[in-house]
Amino acid sequence: MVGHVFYSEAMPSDDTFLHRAVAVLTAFRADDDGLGAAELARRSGLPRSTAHRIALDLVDAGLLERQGTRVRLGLKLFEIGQRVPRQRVLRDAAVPYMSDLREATRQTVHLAVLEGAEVVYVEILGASDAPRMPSQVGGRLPANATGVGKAILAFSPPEVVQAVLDAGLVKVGERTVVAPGLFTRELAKIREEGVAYDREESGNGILCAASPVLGPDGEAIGALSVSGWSNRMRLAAVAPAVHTAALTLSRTLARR
Amino acid sequence: MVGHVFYSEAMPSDDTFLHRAVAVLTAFRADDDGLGAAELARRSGLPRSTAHRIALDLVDAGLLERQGTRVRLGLKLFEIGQRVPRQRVLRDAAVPYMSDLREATRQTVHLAVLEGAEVVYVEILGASDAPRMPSQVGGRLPANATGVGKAILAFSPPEVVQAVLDAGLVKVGERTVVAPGLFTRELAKIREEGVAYDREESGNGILCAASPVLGPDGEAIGALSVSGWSNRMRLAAVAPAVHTAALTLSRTLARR
DNA sequence: CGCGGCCGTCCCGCGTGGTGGGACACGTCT
DNA sequence: AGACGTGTCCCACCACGCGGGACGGCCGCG
Repeated sequence: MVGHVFYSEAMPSDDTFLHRAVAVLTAFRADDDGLGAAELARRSGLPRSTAHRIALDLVDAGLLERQGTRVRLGLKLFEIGQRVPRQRVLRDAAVPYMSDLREATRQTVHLAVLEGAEVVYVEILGASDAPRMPSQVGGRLPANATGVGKAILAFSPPEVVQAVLDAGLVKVGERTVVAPGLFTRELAKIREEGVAYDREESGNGILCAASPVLGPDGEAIGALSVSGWSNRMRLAAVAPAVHTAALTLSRTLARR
Repeated sequence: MVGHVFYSEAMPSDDTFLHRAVAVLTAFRADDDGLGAAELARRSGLPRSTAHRIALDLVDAGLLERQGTRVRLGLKLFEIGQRVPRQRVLRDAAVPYMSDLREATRQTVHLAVLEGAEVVYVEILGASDAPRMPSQVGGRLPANATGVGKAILAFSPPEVVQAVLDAGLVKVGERTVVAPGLFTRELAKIREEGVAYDREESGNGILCAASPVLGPDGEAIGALSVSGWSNRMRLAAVAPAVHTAALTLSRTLARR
């Protein structure tokens, strides 16, 4: 008899067909338009031949589109992505309030959810004179380095927070908080106030006030934030607005 | 010698692994949150066992999320969907102009692209007193029954238009144009004016004026539209605004 | 001009992993 | 209790994915 196979602790075994296909899909960055077979193989870590064949399979399945010899993400992926419930129900309910928030504060408004140790931006309403921010719709940023991330974590179960701490607090900017003790204490304060602040922790010259969108059980399902130039925006002025909008949104969602 | 295999006209052969996986992914509708294995099998037309295993594979690949015994579309699909170039470059460039268009007309503004014989909505900015419309971001509607669809088709190669005619003009509302001759004549008029109209053809009581977003080669890559209640909006008043915005957007995109 | 490097594409024998009918447990309604 | 729908798992069979390698085309460089 051969020895036991060790199913020890979620061995990735990332060599199934689907994992490879997803590796090809995620090889595309936000700003590149068409990739060749070789580039695909390089980014996905797959053999040339395999990457090429999988790309053709994905084209056949309608997930990728051919443009000459290159290949790019297909519109079907956008369609499917818009049906994802985690973002759709939240976004649809939030957009009107986000719009009001932008009009009242004249600043950029963000809506994000937590995924692992990072936040994923679901919607962004930009202000006319907004600074260049690192956030993008559908993009990720470390939760500990953003206002929305801290707002969500402050109202998340301990396991979730612990997972973020275990993953390590990522340093994004000069002032990003990376000390676990300091970070945990900040979360406690956010839990009392209902508002999280980001004072140039994710980008130079950018301030941000965020507040969690709470589900019926009191746990955060996302967060709203307002951010802008540090010399043109007073946190004390926008914080109550964000807090109010988040509370109203939470109540709206609870009403089904 | 065995007989020739006929590769006649794209034999679907939709029983490859990826086709099945995509069938599972597309089994999800816009408004349902979590599906069970049996429901998945029913909608995708796959055997129970197979649908269940593929769903688990998709969960393992991170494309689907488990919630108890049910399964739903995962956030990763949203992230990937936001990177699709066909919508991203167009949307990013269009949003500011769409915002101005809404402010100037106080009506709902649409941005869509063509896919086969249907339009896919890329972005929608709703007005405060907007009627309920059949359009959804990421949703599809027959191209011949919408203002944006007609605007795009009027500036598309003949093969594309022919494909739509061959597929058959779908009747959505009472007044949808389904006669091929009449439709072709309407496209010619749109080509002259630069603006397409939808007078209650896609929904009762709803008017719409649309104009194409043109690429450097003069072909439409999408369309903008303004729509609202037939008794509160004058087409003659909004048409020039839509036309202007579309021309400006086209020029912006051409400037790289 | 010849060369070498990089690219897209395809072939084909090997063997792994997908296949799906069926079995089983569980919950619910009649 | 019985009938039904459901989620989950098993397992022998064999199709299909695998990837090293080959081929031709394209470029830039010496």
